[in-house]
Amino acid sequence: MTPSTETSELSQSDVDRNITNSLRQARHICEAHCVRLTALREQVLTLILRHGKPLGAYALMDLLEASSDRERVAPPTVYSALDFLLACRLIHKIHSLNAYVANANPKREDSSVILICAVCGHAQEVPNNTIQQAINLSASQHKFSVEKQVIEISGCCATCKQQRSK
Amino acid sequence: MTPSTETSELSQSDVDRNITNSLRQARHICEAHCVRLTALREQVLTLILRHGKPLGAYALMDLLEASSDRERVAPPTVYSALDFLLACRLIHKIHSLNAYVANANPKREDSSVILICAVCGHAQEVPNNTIQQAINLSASQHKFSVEKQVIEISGCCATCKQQRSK
DNA sequence: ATGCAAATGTTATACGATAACATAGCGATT
DNA sequence: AATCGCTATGTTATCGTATAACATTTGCAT
Repeated sequence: MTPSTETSELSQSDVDRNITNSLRQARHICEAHCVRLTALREQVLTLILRHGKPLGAYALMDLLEASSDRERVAPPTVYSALDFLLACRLIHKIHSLNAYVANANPKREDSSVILICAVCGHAQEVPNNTIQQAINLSASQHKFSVEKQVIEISGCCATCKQQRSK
Repeated sequence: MTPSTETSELSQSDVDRNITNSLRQARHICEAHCVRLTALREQVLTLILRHGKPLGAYALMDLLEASSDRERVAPPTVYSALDFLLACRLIHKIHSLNAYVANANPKREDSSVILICAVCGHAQEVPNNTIQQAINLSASQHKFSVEKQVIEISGCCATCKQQRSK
């Protein structure tokens, strides 16, 4: 039993509380937008939140089968839930991994910059104001209108660097 | 100096000359690194250069079959060539499209920022000094060591915006 | 010529995603 | 409450992307 395998000093109860808060926020957002956070969608979101690391669609199908007392769902079912969560900005897709993570801050409008640790697999969203400005500048210099952006940085996180040097 | 960087104003002979130059440079790079730009690898690179837009692995297989007088190759064959070209930095993978484009400047060390036009499909590499600085700053603030980065901006390019407004 | 290492080819399969259509569940109106 | 219509979920099939495991061929150094 490892007290804290990664991501610093969060206890299990902290993690649980964060998940609870995220779920509550998700329900509020859906209510406010008059869309329904159904059982399936909430189960999918919960699994992604609990997993804490980027999760592929098929791994998610495995977890769904294992966790809920539900029959194994087919790909379109899980993809429809993922599409919904993406549309509500409750999750992000990480293209370089073909996997999905929870949006740490679904109410913020701006798009995300994600740091992916190649060692522990953890993915962390970071504020991107400066990066965003630099991108907007570069785009405008090329008379390019930005619609979407994918910014995924992989490397080694602080915690894993510490672990290594021990 | 080329007449213009705009794709639309490049004549076919300009394009051919650029491809020839890119191939020559690729041969030099491989020679310098003591790796072999074999027939298959050069054919794959040529097709990617000629296509001009991001090209998926299976589309590449189709083109290979059509262009060379070679039997259709199986996926691992084309992926091994792509892996080689990626390792030599002669091409980039665009994760948001699952497709591959030529590296406009294989000798430059820094990683690329790519503007992808959703209308015409053209993908353009742009210099990323400022963006790079912003990312390095953000990463160092989180004590994160950057190894790779994926920066893909999609939207509408200058040429397509002009076309539209006509 | 021989032997090694790298490149390519072969077969099979895993993972990722969607099209097309069927059924089930919910909510508003009568 | 019964009906209607919309949304969500489920079903089946298939396509696209990628790799594992292994066989064969090729090029090069000795």
